[in-house]
Amino acid sequence: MADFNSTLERRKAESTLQVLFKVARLLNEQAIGRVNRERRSGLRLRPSHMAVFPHLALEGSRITVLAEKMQISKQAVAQVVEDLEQMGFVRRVPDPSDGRAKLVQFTKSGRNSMLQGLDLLSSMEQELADIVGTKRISELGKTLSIILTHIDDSPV
Amino acid sequence: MADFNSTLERRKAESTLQVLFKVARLLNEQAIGRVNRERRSGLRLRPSHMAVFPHLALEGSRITVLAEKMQISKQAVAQVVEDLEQMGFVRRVPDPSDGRAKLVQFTKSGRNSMLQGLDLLSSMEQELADIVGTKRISELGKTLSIILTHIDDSPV
DNA sequence: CAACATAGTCAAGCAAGCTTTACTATGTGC
DNA sequence: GCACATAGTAAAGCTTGCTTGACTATGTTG
Repeated sequence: MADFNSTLERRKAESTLQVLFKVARLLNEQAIGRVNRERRSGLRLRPSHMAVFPHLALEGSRITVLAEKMQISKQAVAQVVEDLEQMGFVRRVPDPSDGRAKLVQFTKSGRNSMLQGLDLLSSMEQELADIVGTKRISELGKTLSIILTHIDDSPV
Repeated sequence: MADFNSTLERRKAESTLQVLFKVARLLNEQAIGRVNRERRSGLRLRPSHMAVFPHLALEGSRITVLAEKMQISKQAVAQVVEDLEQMGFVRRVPDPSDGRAKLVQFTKSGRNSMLQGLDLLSSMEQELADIVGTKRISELGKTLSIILTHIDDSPV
């Protein structure tokens, strides 16, 4: 029994992946917490809202296109876009090239908030660099980027 | 506008944290997917189930204690423990030191599954090492561990 | 122009992972 | 022994983040 326990504890401590999961979760919670502390309007900005941003093209994107990119139904996208519109991040304008379609695009303040969000990530990153050193953070980023390019399509 | 876009794209690519979040999410999904492919019984093993394991003491733990450690209500813990019992991972035995209490403890097969799960993480880690090199993985682990010790209590 | 396809919306429903309220049974302090 | 605290259970309800089905309006094609 003690054997089992020591094996278990040792191996858990060893697992890079477990640490990776935990660190990512903690940092993610902190980032979301900070963002919502700064905005005190009606709706909170949730992970599902943030998931839209990376897919929003500059000129605006159709709901349908966002849905394809995000691999979820267009109805699900419509719901979060509705929230984002209420929060003032985006607006929906008619697509000139198709009377059925609308383009979801950043508002000016949405762009600014987006940049502020990136600023937040930058400053969190800087704080981490203060802890572990710039070199380690830059190596961390490199390693993760390499991993990402390999697992993005193919199974690990 | 092009200014905004290039700034945005450049900075997103730069953000170590964004890459960290994405890599962790993808790897986590793959791990859960693999685990559930291996077990074809009634209940699927979900993240909420896995969250219990790190807190399960060898001799067994009370629901109340698990709830404190996991920072959720004891009723929530009772629900996932109920599932884990049905899946055969744990059993509930009376606590000899308190007639009200029960101890949640691993079954033999639960311990084995746990070790298999750790094996899975090990092999995923090995596959990553094959991609980016053993050195990079070990440095990744070190960096993340340092970060973890600093953010576990204090805000980043 | 008829038939079909597509963009978006509306509404209902569902699984996951919780919380809250209420209760029973056992233990503890005065 | 009585009042109170604590371990666990039961049931309902909530939020998040989806899906599914049904519908309208517009576009496309033979």
